[in-house]
Amino acid sequence: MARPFYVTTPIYYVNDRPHIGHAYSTVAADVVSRYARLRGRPAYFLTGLDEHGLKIERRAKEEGLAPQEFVDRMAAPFRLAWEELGCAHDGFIRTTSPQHRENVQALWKLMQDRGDVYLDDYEDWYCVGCESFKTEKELLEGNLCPIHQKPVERIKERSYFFRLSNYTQPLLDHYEAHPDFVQPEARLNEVKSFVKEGLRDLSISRTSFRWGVPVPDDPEHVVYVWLDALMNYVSALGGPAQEGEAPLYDEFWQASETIIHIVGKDILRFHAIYWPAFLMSAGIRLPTQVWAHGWLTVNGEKMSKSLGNFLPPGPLVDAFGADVLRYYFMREVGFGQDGDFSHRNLLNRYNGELANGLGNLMNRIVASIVKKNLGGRVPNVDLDALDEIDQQLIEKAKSTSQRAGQHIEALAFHRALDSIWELVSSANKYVDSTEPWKLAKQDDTTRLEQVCYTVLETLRWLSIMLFPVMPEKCNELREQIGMPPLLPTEQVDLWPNAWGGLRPGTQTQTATPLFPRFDESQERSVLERLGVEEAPDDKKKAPAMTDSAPSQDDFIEFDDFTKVDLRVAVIKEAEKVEKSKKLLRLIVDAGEAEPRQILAGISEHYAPEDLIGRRVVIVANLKPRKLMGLESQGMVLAASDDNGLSVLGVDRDVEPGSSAK
RNA sequence: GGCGAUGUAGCUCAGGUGGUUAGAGCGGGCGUUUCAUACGCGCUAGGUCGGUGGUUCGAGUCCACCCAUCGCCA
Repeated sequence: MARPFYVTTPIYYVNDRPHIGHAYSTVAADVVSRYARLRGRPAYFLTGLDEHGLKIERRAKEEGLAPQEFVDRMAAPFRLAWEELGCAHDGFIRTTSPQHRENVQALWKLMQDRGDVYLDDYEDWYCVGCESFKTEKELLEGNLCPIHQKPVERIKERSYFFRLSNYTQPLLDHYEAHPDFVQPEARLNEVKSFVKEGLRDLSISRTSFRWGVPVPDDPEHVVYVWLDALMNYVSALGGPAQEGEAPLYDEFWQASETIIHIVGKDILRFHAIYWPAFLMSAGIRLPTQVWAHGWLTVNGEKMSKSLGNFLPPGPLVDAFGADVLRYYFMREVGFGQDGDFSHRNLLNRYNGELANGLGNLMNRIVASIVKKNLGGRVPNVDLDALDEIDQQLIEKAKSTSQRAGQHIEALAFHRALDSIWELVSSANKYVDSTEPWKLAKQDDTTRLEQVCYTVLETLRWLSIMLFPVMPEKCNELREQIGMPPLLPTEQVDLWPNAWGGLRPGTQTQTATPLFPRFDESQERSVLERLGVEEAPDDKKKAPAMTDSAPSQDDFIEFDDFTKVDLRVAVIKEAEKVEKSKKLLRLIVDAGEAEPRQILAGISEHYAPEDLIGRRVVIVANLKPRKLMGLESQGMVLAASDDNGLSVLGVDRDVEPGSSAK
């Protein structure tokens, strides 16, 4: 009973550089595949790159490179990113590989043999960014693509079509028979309602560019990028082009028990509708599940090039370590929901859960109690003679193991970690109530050994349950409790279920703490290094830089406006805040008994001495807030555009403290 | 506009088939321990469960309408 397990990430478009959105998908796939391996299942984890398309062809030209040269260059950062993140993929598919191209053509022929491919004329608006046609009513005013906000092009071409319309009912039947085919459930509803509207035949070839897979027997045409891209999941294993000589294809596709495509919600349609339709037509089995996860914002803002908050994973790995970042990804947001990547939350979870929770649990028992009182050896205890409180912790471990496993199988990583941390917490409580340090003083060695053993064994269980998420840290933990690194083996289920796997007598190791705490100054310096300024207030939304004309929905009531106490103030002192790029510390006279201290993020645009004596407009009733350790009692208004930032003032010397309305 | 979802403590969220004082984590407050990474543990949030009206002996949990937010609509 081998139960092969196959998981894929999307193939990322090489036009981008890797960012945390990519990293999030890839880590999730790595975690489930590591889990499957721990359970003794043969597993295959595929990621890769989408390297074809008009956009690539054009970018390469702009860079003065041949397309292949361009994609080769762009591929390297992805490989590096996954290595840095500990994502142990088995396959890395590139759509420019011969094996892939052969399989795309094989798929084409299979669909053609089925009679699902025909030639016809096609004319419509085309967005290069999307690589897809747009209907008239989708477009924004001025014929702009609704996604890219760029002009679309009118393209008329002869094109091959796929009889997608024939698959409306078969797809609906499939969703009905496999209600788990699309996850989360809400997404399945979207897919179903889309299909129920009736499917139109799909244009599956282009003649407008060359950079792609040629259509068999008609090289004027290039295969539609999505047909090309989707086939990666099969071609990477050998696919029908190598039928009979592709053991991976036999095992992980044709005979696989589980095939999960992890995708972003934006590409769900292609995976949940087109892809299964193509496969049905070609007579190839379907994947078992398409899992659409949500999007990550960055510190509350949508990640985009124009906002300059495009977050690559590399610097985060350098700052926190791969396992910590992986943990954060899996812990912070429910898989399937949108979430936020916030440096602040990462630090809070790190200190609160990893350092204080798990790290400290290990440290207090291994580096202190066991080391000082048991000579650093795993004690040998009679497991049948334990106290009730020990049994309770053991029961907790067992229920945790079961629940965490179920949650990971459902890709509910956050719930798995949530229940695992309940066990961490129970173990800390257990140490508190058994008070092993007192047992040591009382020379109650038998009881002391029982308590230590129970905690050490709990740590051993944790080292397995957390392994899929934090493989490196778990092996470090195992080393400290005298266990060898975890080596998943096919047909051997390593998931913890039997108590007592420690090796009595083994020497424990006390290295550095697993997760050393960040104190306040370390937090500041990490954030500084990563270029993160803590927000001056709780409002996450920064004003948009452009196109910020208020729309109908953005009106506020007059009363809302009057809540803001705007006043004129004179700047008396100004100096740079040490260690901050952006902040200036201002002392202003706002017509009050005491001058105010205000921190303003304008250092990159104003020299301190130029500001002294200027009248500015401040928000006087903003809740005071600490920035870089200094309290800011208000906010200076400034306007910004592409050329920088300009502080708002008044055009005569109005009395300080005058209110602005 | 059509279809679907969501709206629960300061924040992030749990709350099958309706039933005693509505929960967790984080943050805040108070206390306590000293084995530990100034860490752990205990206590503490008086929240009109978006609003209104209904069904019911009884609704966060069912129904209707309304409001807000979000997703999908080739």
